[in-house]
Amino acid sequence: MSNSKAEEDYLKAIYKLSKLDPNNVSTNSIVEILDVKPPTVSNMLQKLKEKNFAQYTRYKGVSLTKSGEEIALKVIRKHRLWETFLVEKFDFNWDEVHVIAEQLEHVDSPELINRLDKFLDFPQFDPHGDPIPDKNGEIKKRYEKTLDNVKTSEHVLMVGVKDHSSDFLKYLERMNLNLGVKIEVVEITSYDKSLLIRTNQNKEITISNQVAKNILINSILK
Amino acid sequence: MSNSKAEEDYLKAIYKLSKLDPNNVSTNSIVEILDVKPPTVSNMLQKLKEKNFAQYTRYKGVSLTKSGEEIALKVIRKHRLWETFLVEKFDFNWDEVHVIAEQLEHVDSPELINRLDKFLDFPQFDPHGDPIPDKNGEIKKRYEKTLDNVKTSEHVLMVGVKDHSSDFLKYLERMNLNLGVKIEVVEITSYDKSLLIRTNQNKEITISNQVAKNILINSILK
DNA sequence: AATAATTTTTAGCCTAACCTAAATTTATTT
DNA sequence: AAATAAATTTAGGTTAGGCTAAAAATTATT
Repeated sequence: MSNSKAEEDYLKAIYKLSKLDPNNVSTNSIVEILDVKPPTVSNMLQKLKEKNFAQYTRYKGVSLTKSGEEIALKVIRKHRLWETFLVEKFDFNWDEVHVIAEQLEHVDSPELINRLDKFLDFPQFDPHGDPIPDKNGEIKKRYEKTLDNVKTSEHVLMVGVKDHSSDFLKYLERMNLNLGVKIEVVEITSYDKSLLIRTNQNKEITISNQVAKNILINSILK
Repeated sequence: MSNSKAEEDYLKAIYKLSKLDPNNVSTNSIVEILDVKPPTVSNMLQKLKEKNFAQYTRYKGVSLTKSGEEIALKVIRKHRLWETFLVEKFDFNWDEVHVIAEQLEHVDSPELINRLDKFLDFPQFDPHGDPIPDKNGEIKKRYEKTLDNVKTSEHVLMVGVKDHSSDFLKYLERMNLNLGVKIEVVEITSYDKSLLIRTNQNKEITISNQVAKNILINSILK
């Protein structure tokens, strides 16, 4: 039997929280992600435990079992493939696809996903730079450095975002900060840690430290 | 608010039954389509009535209101567009797409459907020859003649199927009977009304009356 | 170390969408 | 026109996945 939308949402949430802090996936942290009340989460955690998708002892937090993680990775794979599809084939903007992919990710048809993967020519990253798990659930580990950790005069490449909110993505779009853009950090304001940067379109712009914290970058070998 | 999967399934079922016989959509006929028990249907019909999606008086059958029909047509539009997409872009066979489209049809995003429609270049018919309702719910009325009503030596064009079961579709595929094939009725066996037909690939084959009844055709002007 | 605050769980309720068993209405035979 | 059969509805129950209010456990503060 296949899993319910609710189950899949919980497994995905636990997976993502585990990546941030493996030993501290609390009931409340799930509450915030899924926008439900604490008793609802407690309840579901019991069920996930019974189904052997999670390890869980009351008051002590939760973690995924191998089979729970497998399901989570399948859902994430579907989500990211659909997002890629929507941007590349249907010309959606990168801030519009999340909501739609949240629905498409629950469609259950392994063959559909194989064909989708092939249709997109087996993409490695989605429109936000997040790695797409392959058919076996293998997921590329990224070098996770953010723009706020770059020193003056360093040159880097924008490869992803941490904040996936529509507001943030729209802001980046307006600023012409898209994946693949080369960035040179010209100056860091000591007062508020805001950054003056120059992009490869030769534009100089100032961004807050808050924004820099949410931009994932790779160093460029010069 | 958007409608539940269950509601959409009932509205679609009632819509399809209405096309067969507008004054006789009974509880039991819905039972057969949706594979649920009679009390479940009775119950849902009450709810659809309360929501003004259906007209319904107990023991007397059901019909859709304008708004119920609108929803049904939207779901059918989505279903048929996704089927077209799966066959044309993902190379699925026409007998494989129904099950997947049953899930995709419930994804709620008008803009997604607009883009899908455009991506497919605004198709008028799905892979089984069924007409696709347009954005406004307008649906082409087809000339609904079946192959069992054709006289000897008449030439016709195969334009659709009535039976959408995987078994039937696979059978047609094996026989090379696809949409667009030209058919000449060579002989009709008086004993069992089976048909000897010649296709435009110059193949002569015999098909049962049962099969002929499920093949939709257009006359060809000679 | 005791108290207060926070987090989490338990207890008990709700709704959607299913079910079975029994009652009712309609349709069909005799 | 009764009697029987078939279709449909009502009554009452179940499960998944939510909720609120209250209790219990953990963590933080004095």
